[in-house]
Amino acid sequence: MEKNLNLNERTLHLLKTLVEHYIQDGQPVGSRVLSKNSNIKLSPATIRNVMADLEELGLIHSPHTSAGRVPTVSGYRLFVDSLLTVKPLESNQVCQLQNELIEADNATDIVNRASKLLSEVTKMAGVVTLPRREVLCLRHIEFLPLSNTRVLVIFVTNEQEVHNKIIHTTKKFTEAELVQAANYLNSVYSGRSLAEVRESVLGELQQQQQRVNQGMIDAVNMAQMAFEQPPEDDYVLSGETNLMGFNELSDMGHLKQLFDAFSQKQGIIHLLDQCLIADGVQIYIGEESGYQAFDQCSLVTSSYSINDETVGVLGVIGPTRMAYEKIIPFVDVTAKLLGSALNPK
Amino acid sequence: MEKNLNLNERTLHLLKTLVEHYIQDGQPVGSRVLSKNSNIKLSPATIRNVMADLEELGLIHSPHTSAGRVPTVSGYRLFVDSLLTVKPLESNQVCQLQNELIEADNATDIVNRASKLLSEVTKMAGVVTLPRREVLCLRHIEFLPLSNTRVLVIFVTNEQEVHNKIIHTTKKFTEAELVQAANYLNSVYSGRSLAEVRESVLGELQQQQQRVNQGMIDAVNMAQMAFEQPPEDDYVLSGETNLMGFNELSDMGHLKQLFDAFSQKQGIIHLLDQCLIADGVQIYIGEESGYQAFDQCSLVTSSYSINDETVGVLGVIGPTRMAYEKIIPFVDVTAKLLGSALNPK
DNA sequence: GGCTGGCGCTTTATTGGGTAGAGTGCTGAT
DNA sequence: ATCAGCACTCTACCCAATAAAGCGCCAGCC
Repeated sequence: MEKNLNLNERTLHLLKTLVEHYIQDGQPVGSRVLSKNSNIKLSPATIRNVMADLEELGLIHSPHTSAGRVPTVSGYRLFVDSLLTVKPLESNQVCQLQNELIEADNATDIVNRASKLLSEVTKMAGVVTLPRREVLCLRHIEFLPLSNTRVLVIFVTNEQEVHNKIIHTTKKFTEAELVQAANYLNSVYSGRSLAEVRESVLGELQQQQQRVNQGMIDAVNMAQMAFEQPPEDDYVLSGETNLMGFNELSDMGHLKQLFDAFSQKQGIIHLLDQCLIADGVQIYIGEESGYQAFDQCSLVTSSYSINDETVGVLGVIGPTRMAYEKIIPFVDVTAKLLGSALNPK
Repeated sequence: MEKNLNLNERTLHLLKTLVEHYIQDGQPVGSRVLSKNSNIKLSPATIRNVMADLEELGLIHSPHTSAGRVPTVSGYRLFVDSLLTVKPLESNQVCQLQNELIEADNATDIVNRASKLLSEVTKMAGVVTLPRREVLCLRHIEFLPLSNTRVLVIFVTNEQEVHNKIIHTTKKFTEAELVQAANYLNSVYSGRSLAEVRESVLGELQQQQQRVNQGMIDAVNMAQMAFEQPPEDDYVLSGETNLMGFNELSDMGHLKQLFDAFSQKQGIIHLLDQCLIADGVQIYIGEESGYQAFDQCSLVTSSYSINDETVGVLGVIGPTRMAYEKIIPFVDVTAKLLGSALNPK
């Protein structure tokens, strides 16, 4: 942003066309090509001077003496921040996307489709984190006895998300006792948040002179065990294999690192979490992500929201040399469409 | 098997050491090396004659005139079928595996661990299909109303496997009606197979002069919708990225095909399904699998059983040049351990 | 008849030199 | 400031030469 002011119009224009050219055909861009293609009438020699300046500023870089120039990370950054001319999607394309998403009825199905869309449209990798509500509301809970002291807990949150977990109780419960416990919880806690159950201390109730029997205490205890750890974060990745087609990612070592990161998950989750806070489209270019595995990649992300509550992040992963001007609006729109598709009818 | 008889002891011994050598260091094996390393005292010249015979039979093959020999698929096949000296696992290793599997309590968790074990021990890719019972017994069913005519069905099969599905009903049910429907189903069908519910025709009951009211009909209809399609097959894959380390799989095109196959899933499922019928360890070497993506790979699999009912397949995927003598017993043991770990206590 | 040593042949991998092409940096003129 | 021109540098490609590996074949030996 500050550097921007130090550079005159012409220099920026040249940087822009250079980056555009490089993105198009992946070859280092020389002064001759630039002289012919930038609208400005300048001889290659003059352009070489300008390029030398740009190199000094660390915006472009020469692989070797007799090669053209290639944008550096800072070059790309300046490009996407201030020079980019975004190409908005056509409206019929938007409709197409929307239809694709709306056809699914199940939340995970919608997310899967979104991820697949991201990868198929961009020919790169698509990623979507599962929507995660701040407050999970209990809709319904159920206990089923297994062998000995093991109990299968099934609970539904936010209208239609089904979770299940096996807990180990201290004593053996009969089926009837478990039904009663579930009834109690459903009557008292249905519609309230899991956090409330987790934090509810039965002692309080007693202080309030309410009748509390052992059954209720057991019920709440079991629920607390079931709700103990919030469902872990996860994401859906599609089209990873598309990344194997790019020759900037053809180094097997790097590629292995990248795919390892994909299956480890936590690293990616952490990276995506950073995008949760920010509004709108976020971009990580190359090393900017801070993860070595992504050194050769860029990540274009956007958070998505259900009813103005930001619940997840989605994005596209590809080589640094990608068509930002198309990817950015596409990610933006997809995030919005996903949000509304997930909105319970 | 038949060819086996045409070849004398010595020739087979040479083939065996050749394959062993090639598996060890991946270089074409020449007559000199073989002369020094096979226990038989023979000059390189003689060995060259034998090798020529083996080549004529299509068991080995020379990449070019002045290179050593490499086993062909048939060569590998003969090797694993009749020549292999299997190295059984040490008992403490078995215990270690067992402990690792037993620590999990949840079925999917066990399967995940098994897959991870397969990949970590072998440094290749591990795969396990989810256990699939022939007969799914209904343990418990529950309906929750969603908006309009949408109903969330939750049902538990085989003691502790939770499924859920959203169905669309023809009319709108109240919560009470749904509870009643569930009660009816739980009382009548609990412990019986899903197939029985699917096939049950209420008309029959009527013929038997039993009292059938609309509620029961609705209940059975809804259950039928929920059980309509059996849960789709799936598998858990681990350590795919290990495959990127082998230089026989270093061709990006091939690798992409392979990973594409991994994410398409159906191809792999189909291949693994073939192993379900067979007992014991099954091996597909290179093209034998019939899937182009696996041309450069071998697949060592075994089905696994719960209480003598074969419910799934597990295996290891790696380059054709793999240490079969270790992998085969390992897959065998893991399959047995997985079966017993999944056996409900 | 089976085994072996030896010889010539073929093929690959590696090396070094030579050349063409691309693109730069610099300089001096306008 | 801009530009034309020139010398320089670096890569990519091709070619030839060499060394090494390993085979096939043959003639002789037990």
